Amino acid sequence: MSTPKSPGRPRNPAIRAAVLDAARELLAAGGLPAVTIEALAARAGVSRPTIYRHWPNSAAVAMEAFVSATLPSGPPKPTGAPLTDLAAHLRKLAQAFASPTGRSAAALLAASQGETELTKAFRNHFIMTARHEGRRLLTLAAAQGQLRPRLDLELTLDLIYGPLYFRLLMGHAELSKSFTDRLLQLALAGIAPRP
Amino acid sequence: MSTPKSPGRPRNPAIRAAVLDAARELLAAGGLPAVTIEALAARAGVSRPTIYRHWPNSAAVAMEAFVSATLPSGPPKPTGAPLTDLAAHLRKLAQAFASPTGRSAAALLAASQGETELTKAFRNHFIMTARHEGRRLLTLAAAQGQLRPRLDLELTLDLIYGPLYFRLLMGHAELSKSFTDRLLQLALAGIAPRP
Amino acid sequence: MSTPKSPGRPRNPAIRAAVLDAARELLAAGGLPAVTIEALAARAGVSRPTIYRHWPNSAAVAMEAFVSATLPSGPPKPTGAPLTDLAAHLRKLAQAFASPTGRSAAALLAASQGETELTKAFRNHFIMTARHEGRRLLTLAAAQGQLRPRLDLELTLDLIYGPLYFRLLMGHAELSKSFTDRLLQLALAGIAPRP
Amino acid sequence: MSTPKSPGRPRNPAIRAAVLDAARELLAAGGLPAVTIEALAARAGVSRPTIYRHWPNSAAVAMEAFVSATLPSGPPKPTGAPLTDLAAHLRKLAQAFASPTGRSAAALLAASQGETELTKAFRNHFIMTARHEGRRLLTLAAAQGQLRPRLDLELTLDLIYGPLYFRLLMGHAELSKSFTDRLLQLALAGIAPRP
DNA sequence: CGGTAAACGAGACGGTACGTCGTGTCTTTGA
DNA sequence: TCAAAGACACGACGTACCGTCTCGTTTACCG
Repeated sequence: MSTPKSPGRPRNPAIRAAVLDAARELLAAGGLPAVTIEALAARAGVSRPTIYRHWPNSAAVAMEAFVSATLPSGPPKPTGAPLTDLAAHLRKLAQAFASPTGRSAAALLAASQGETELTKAFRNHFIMTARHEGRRLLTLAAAQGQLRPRLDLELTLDLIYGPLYFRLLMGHAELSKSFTDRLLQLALAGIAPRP
Repeated sequence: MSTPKSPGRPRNPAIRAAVLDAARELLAAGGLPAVTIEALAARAGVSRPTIYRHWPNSAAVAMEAFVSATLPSGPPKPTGAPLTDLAAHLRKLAQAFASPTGRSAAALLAASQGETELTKAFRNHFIMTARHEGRRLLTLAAAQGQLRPRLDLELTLDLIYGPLYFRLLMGHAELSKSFTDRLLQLALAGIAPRP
Repeated sequence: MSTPKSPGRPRNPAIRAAVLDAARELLAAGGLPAVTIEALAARAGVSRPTIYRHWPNSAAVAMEAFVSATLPSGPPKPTGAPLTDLAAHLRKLAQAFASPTGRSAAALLAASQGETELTKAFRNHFIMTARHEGRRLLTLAAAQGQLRPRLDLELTLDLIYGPLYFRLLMGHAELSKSFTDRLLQLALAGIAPRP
Repeated sequence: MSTPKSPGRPRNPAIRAAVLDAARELLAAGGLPAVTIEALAARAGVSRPTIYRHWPNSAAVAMEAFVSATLPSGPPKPTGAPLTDLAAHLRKLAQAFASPTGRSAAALLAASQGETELTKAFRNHFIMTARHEGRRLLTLAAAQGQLRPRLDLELTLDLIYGPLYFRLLMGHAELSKSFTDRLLQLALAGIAPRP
């Protein structure tokens, strides 16, 4: 009823998987510019036109491959203290994005000029997944009175996540292990002197 | 002393200018992917080999063009209050990024995979120029007792610039006019409740 | 049996023809140096990569074009007298070489340095085709007792064709109409005095 | 009187020599296509414009280099029998042109399209030097009654030299040591049966 | 003996062509 | 109908030489 059972030979579901596997390997090896339709086809043992039948272009393949590759592990065990959990979350995030695959995420984001459906989907999956966890923990902390009242939550999230992504992408400064901890602490206390 | 005047026919300085002009136009029109050597040569009225004599690839041209396109105006008149000046500086930076050319800066940043000479040069020119002004103003503010003592200056700079670049690169939220003001205010006060 | 019908889209036979036509025109107009891949592509209305799919380089195209340009007409009607037929064959060959296209054959022959596949192919097609006819006629003449017995056939062929190609390549003397006749006559009689 | 002693710095004669040496090396190594102005300049330690000051193009350099490289040794000692001397002369010639440098002579000849001054000079020097020796010996033989009377000398020369150059350039058959001897013998006797 | 004229090295420059790579579309054959 | 294989037009790549040019420097001769 919903899918009226299209006639003819059905699509081989193994193809999607093979192409996405190839994309992940290529991403890890050579970053986004290495993910060409040509290379995907060769590595997946699939013809180029077949790939075009499944995705509109190579960026779409890369995005889908990336989405299904990052952050597969669940959140760490909550300790009950939201800000402690947030610190752990940030540490884990920094670690994940320090990987070569993580580096190419930036390229993917920036390379997708304009506001296509895919860009949005990717952003949702990729940034918002982490951001959602952060938002949950901040809301929890606010409820326990550990945050200033009437805080702009989105701005706060940017204040915390921004510097992290910034250092990762720019590489202008070391990303020491204590970085996220010190960052969170500074964000909490503020840079103005105590009155 | 100085440059010992290299032998041979001197380079025609008009060529650099013409190519960079062409690059700026192409950047504005079609973003980074439009900046091809072919298009540059055609638009600047210069042969392709000549462009390769001046830059190693199209990304290098785009970077240089972008660098010389942003922040062309000098710093605004100082008001004497460093934090006020900082707020103005951030507003201006955000405005530069909101331009169509600014959008392609994201692509440029992310496209430069790895630690090439160009990445570093671009980072120095493009990020560090702004960052240097920020550092100057923060140091001034600290001297006037408007900042918490013994602040980690680099971390503080990331706390302020990070969210700005983050929104630029991700595009998950507007770069509204009030954004930098609210950001600076939040960073100053911190997100923890006042004791 | 035969060709097992290769998979994939079949080659467009019109392309070969168009490129070879273009090559012949270019050969006639500007000689071998005019036969560039670029010019071929432009004149044949075909993309450059496509030409490379069919031939390894411009010399190969020129050779094939030349091969199919010379000796297009079949052998003249045999008169029954092999040596008379041979004289006619040589006259025709000399005439073909005297054409502007014929001039570039020299360049083609000499330009192919070393023993590449192409050199051999060209030699087979271009020289051996004529030589084969000569061999046929000489064998016939020998059978009729018009040649000295136990003649080294290959040496004899060189004795006849050599001077012809020599004048073509060197250009030190005219390829006059009577040249081949006088040449054949001299070869037959020998230069030593009759005993 | 003739040369009114031009003013300015005189040309450095060492340059001509250095460039011609370089040309000979390049000819031997890679044939005519290796003789580029660029390579000549690099190898001779001379600037490109300087080469253009001395020769109009690379072919001119190659020709001059080739001319001064071949057949430097004098003729072998005459035995008194002209036809024996001719056989020795042909053997030596075949040997000289079997060298890599000899191979490129063909390319040079064919590459020089049209009838420039240089082509003629080259032909004179290169072919006619050998041909002149052949003509001398044939004339001598004729005077001694060893040749048929009223022979077309130029045609006879082609009959002898043609097959030799032909095999050298085409390589369609072995160039055995006995080749020139058998060739001369066949030319003398003719291919027609003795009456 | 100092001025002038050419030779020379170095390298920039506009051209032209090279051979390659990747794209996205298409046309076959076979499953 | 899907999939494979491969042909094709297109566009850009980065490189190699070409022949010309503009410099600054060097080396002769000639007034």
